[in-house]
Amino acid sequence: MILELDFKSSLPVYVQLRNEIVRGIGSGELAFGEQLPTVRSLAADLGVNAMTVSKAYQLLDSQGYIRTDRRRGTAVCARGEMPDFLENPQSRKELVLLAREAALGGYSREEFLKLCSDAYTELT
Amino acid sequence: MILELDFKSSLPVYVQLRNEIVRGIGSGELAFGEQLPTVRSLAADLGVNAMTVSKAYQLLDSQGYIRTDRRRGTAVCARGEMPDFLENPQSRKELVLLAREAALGGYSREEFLKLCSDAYTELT
Amino acid sequence: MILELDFKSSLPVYVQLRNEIVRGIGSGELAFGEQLPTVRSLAADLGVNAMTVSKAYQLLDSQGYIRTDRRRGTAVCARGEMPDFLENPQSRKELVLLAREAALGGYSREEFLKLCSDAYTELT
Amino acid sequence: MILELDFKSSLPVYVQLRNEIVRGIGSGELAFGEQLPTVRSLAADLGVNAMTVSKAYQLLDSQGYIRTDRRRGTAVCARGEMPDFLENPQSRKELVLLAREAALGGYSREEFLKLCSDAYTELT
DNA sequence: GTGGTCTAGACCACC
DNA sequence: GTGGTCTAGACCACG
Repeated sequence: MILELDFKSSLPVYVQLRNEIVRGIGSGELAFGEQLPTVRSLAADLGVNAMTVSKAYQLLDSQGYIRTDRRRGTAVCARGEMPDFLENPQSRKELVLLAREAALGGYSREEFLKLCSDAYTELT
Repeated sequence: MILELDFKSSLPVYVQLRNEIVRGIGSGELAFGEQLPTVRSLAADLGVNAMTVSKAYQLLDSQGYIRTDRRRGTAVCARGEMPDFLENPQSRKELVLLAREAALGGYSREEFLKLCSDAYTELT
Repeated sequence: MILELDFKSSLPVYVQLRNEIVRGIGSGELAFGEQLPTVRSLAADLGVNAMTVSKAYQLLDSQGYIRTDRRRGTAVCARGEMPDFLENPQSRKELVLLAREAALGGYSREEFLKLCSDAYTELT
Repeated sequence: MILELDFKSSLPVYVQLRNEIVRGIGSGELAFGEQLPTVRSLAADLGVNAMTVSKAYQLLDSQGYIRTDRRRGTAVCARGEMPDFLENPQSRKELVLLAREAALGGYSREEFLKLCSDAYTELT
């Protein structure tokens, strides 16, 4: 799968990498249970520091998206093991903030829900 | 209005402050056109440095949420002058990512849209 | 003549006022030798502090565009008494900087001179 | 390259620094894609605070002249990525004002265009 | 080692 | 009195 990183973004690279991998899992580009490349090989492919990839993996691991095994390396968790979206209040706060910005921008509830529905479907 | 800041968060304080103020405008706690406290008084209230508040104000100004008038100080913009939520692709990407996380967490489209609708109404 | 001021601009109001008056003289809306309104009346018209108008008048006076007489009030100088554009190095530096920005923006010398020529003619 | 700063000027130091760097890029003293010194080293060289240099860099970044890459630090953008000079109406207004001042100073259109041409070539 | 953030305190331009 | 600017110094996130 293709991972897009923007090195001039204010968002840390390891967070972008984490996001890209979650997107990949959600879109099916990364299958449940699929083996992920090693830290070093992915770092070499992306042209980033190995520590950056390592931090992204650790973040995904701590959130329950992937699992690291000493012997078998790193792999995407099974479908039933994915973390609950509302487990961390962070996500909810982000959603509320986005809804606020949309409402202030003149979007009605229906228009906003249309955007949300599109986002749910989107296979980008 | 009550502004909640988390000094242990990795999110910069001035960004949190910006978010809180946008939320306040959206929820009606801050009225359109309402005068905002001066940089120094708000800084004193929150127990942060004046420059931190100043950065938040400048950010909000650059995004079109508030306006600082040489004569009258800083005030919330009028309802019709609020920025368009989708003008920066950042928001859309965040929404897509949240939708992905929800889907992976087992939420159906309907359940996710329910959450979005609640967020729009602000049932936090 | 109509003086346009932008109170949310970063440019100080008294500088904007000075610029507007110079523009007025250049465009003929203010005739050479014409009497200017008093500080107080202009301040009232524009809705600004009298001190702001006073500073603008002082600036114009120091630069040689207008002349203040105790008895006759303030008036535009005669045509032959206007200050030399290159007398202060500030103007030249600004022009060079604008030329640089234009060149970097991809404008050829001819295109830039076209803009300069238009600016010279412009009766806005 | 030599950066000239006037600490007695009313123009903020970080704006002067921004202007000097744009001039440097325009004159070729700073090559397209060239690496810029770090915030701290430049601050030390100039005898100013690091935050002042940081603000200048951020300003240049927001205007599209330079780009700060998480991995490689700060560098001048490529030739084709320079911002369009006329995208902000500010520049045009400045040019019109300069033209007015020149006209009032007795410069004919031809004389003014000669000055503009010299400025384009940088015969400072 | 790099830039980003924050503080405390000071000065100044502007209104 | 207001915001904008600047300083010196500290800490932290990032790579």
